[in-house]
Amino acid sequence: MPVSAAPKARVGKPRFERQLPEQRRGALIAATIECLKRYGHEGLSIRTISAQAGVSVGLINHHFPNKDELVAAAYRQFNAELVAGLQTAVERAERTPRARLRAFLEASFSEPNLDQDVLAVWVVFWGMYRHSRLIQRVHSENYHGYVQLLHGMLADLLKPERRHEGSVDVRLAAIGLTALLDGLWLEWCLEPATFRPEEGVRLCEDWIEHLCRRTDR
Amino acid sequence: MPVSAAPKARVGKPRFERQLPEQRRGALIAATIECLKRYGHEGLSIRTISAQAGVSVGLINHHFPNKDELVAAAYRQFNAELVAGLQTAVERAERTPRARLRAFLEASFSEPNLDQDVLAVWVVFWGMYRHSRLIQRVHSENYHGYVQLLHGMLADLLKPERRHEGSVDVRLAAIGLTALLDGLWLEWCLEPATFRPEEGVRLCEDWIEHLCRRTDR
DNA sequence: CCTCTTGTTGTACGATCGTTCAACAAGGAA
DNA sequence: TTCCTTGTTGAACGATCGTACAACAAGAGG
Repeated sequence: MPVSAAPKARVGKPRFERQLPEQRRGALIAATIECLKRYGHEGLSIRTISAQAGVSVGLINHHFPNKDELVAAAYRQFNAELVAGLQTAVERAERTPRARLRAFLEASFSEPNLDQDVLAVWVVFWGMYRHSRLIQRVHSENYHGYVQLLHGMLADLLKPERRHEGSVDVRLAAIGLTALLDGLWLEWCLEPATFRPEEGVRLCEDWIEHLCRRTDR
Repeated sequence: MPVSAAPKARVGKPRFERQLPEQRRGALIAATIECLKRYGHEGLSIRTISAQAGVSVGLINHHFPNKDELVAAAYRQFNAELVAGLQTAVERAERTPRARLRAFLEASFSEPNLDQDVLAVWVVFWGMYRHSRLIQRVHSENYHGYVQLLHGMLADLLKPERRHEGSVDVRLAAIGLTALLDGLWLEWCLEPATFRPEEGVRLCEDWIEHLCRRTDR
């Protein structure tokens, strides 16, 4: 004989808690990212996400007009977290260009970025790029910010009075370093046995050293 | 009044053509790749693929035990075509290590590899990597072959008598070059406006030149 | 010509997908 | 306390998914 849980009991736990739209949206975005990490592309279903968030299926469409908007919001959030992590690592370092760049590299080659699950999330977003205008727009915002961050640090490092004098093109250098970094990161995530994270950092630093030698000459 | 096309006409076009299992399998694999290029992850449905191949839905499961096996076969085929294209480019070049490496780079940064659709295909395969043993096995075969090809060319280029003497680690150099190459290729496919293919080739050649200088010293 | 093998078809099934919507209820306002 | 706003629920819909399977027929062998 049940003591509590009467059908219309006024007392006891409420069956759910109302939340401010902003908070709930954030929780749904976090749940989306978590599902992507755990299940990859197959985790991107309304039912999986709502279960992860501990919420009913219908709620998502109350806070987001459709699934694509939720995914785009998750993409934006995911990238923002990455950039924020890198930037705090840079700001914690000594304020010399080389130390800042080194901190950036080391942060790139350590948790939480260097993670197979994290790659799986990126890959899902990249896969949507071609067929979703929303994802394209978010990617564009994300990517330019990232390259400019790196570009700025490189420009500080290379001798300012020579950086436009032909022998080194900072734009191209930034593109190359981004590519080397991303490529190593991708390789490691796909096959962690091939090299150690420190070796990745060293490869990037060699590249940078190579750039400096060119400007000195 | 129809002249032909009687319900049970023995004459006229047959409603379908039987093919040898090997040929049909090849056609289905080709259709799978084509669908991936056109529609990305959403193109990976039995109905889309069978329509692309001009064949009924049921036929796929007559030639492949399930969808995963078809996709894995497509992955294997797709990679084999890539590697074959690169290798013929290398073999067409002069037989000096530097010319061969240059041909390899130029082939990497031109059609048909430098294509947004091609990236979309890779990305779909990568996305399956974590959750499909089959894809993991195929990837492992693919990747090691690719790195070894590059490793071999690098080892030929760097002075043989010094390549084990500390200052340059060929293994790490091959990993770095692979990463730079893949990263540039990835960047270009995601955002073709940021740099020109020739610039990508130049960045890779600078990296190689840098390696040679290190051995000479 | 008929027979037999088997590549091929297309319907059917159960599961799951994204989205809709009427009903419910939490919790502040009056 | 009662009212009202609105965050929340969960069933339901139509579409599409991968797979199974009985029936069909192409085409070689006799």
